[in-house]
Amino acid sequence: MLPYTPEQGTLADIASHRLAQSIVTGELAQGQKLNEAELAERFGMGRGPLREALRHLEGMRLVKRIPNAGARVIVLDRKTLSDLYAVREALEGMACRIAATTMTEDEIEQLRKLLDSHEAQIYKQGGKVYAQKEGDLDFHYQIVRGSRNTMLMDMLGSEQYQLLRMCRHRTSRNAERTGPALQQHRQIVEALAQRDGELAEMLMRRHIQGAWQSIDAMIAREEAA
Amino acid sequence: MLPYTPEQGTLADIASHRLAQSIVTGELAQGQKLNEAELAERFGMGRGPLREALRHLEGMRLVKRIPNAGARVIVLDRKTLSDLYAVREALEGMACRIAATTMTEDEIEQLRKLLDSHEAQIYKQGGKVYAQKEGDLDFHYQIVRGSRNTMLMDMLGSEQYQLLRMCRHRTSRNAERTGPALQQHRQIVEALAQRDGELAEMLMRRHIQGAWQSIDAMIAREEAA
DNA sequence: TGCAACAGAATTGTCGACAATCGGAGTAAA
DNA sequence: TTTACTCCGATTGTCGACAATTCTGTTGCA
Repeated sequence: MLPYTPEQGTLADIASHRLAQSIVTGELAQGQKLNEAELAERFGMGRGPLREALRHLEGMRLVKRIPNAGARVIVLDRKTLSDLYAVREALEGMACRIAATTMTEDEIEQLRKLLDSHEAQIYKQGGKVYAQKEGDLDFHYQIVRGSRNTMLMDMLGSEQYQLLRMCRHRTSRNAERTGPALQQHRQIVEALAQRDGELAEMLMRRHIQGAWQSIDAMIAREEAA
Repeated sequence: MLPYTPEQGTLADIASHRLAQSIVTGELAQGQKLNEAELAERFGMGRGPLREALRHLEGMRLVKRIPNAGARVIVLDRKTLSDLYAVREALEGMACRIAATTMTEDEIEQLRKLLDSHEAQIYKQGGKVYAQKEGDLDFHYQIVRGSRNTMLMDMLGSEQYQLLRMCRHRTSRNAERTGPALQQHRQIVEALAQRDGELAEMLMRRHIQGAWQSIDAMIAREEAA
């Protein structure tokens, strides 16, 4: 599905992948201290590879390292998420604009089919939306890939994708937005089909703004309680 | 000036900084193989910290690592640069839009002064534009900082900034664009002063598009020869 | 009681040595 | 001459131990 397979490479890569997974799913709590020796033993490796993994995760912004004081899982507070969504709006908007001229007809047709399957899924199992949520990431990533911009693909695929999943995992209960989201996806695909990059960018940016407002409201509700 | 001070932290940080410097200035040629043992000895440290530094640089996209085959300096070909400028256009455009509402009057006034000093420098020493080029980065970074978006600041400040400098170093001879660039900077500042985020974003995006066209044309000329 | 200095423990940073893997020179067979 | 194989040197990957730093709990003093 998405770029990260179980990783068969070096131990550092394996550790990096497993840690990312643990952080995204919340198995490692936000702000939690990451003890090198303990993690190394849990993963059955020395501290060397683990330290390299931590450096990598630092680059992915999943952990924050302070010299001589260790690494901690980042804290996804309101401000950080707000910043993240602004960046996503800019990058995915650009990806959409480019994709409108670089995607093939086939790829656009595949997007339509992807949305069809999402729709079927929503009608079938009203409540269980997690699959759609992961599918939503698929939709977005397909467009990014369509832009043929390697840097965008790296940024949105490998780095921010993890932060996004982390956020999703935390807010996976509120499913109310799946309806409008699907409709917005449809509009975006049509703009792509018409090769209207400017419109496609605008629609994508609004779509992401909407997602942020929905999440922001939810955080506000949580903070009130 | 910009976030990178000579680094007094761990050896890995020092190595990372020195390597980044060497890569950006071209002292280490593009595509060159980076030998761990050799570099470690040159920097007077063990291979451990150096490996961590390489992981970090990999995250910065300054080197490309292949498991069991070492790390090489990235190659800034036309496609990579094109991708980079698209990303910059999106991110700096967004930064500009946000900054229009978040920058203080003082900060905007300081931008004006910065441009005044650039102008003076251009008139004084017609040819030597390098200082202005670094100053140009200052201008852009001041706006990004004005957006108060930490993620944008990190991305544009620490990561892409290096790639940009690398590109600048390669194309530092063509000075023709400093005139129009200054004027565009002025327009952007006025849009910021009027708190017109939409206009500011558009102007910044055009400004970066213009820079890319200029550089692209230059590369084409080089490739012809 | 509050604060500051001070061990001691725990954790991070660093190094050197060993194991695993890759690239290339050389050789032999088709 | 070309192709494939083999072995060897070089390079990367990994580990365990040691040094340096930070954190913590305690003690002593005001």
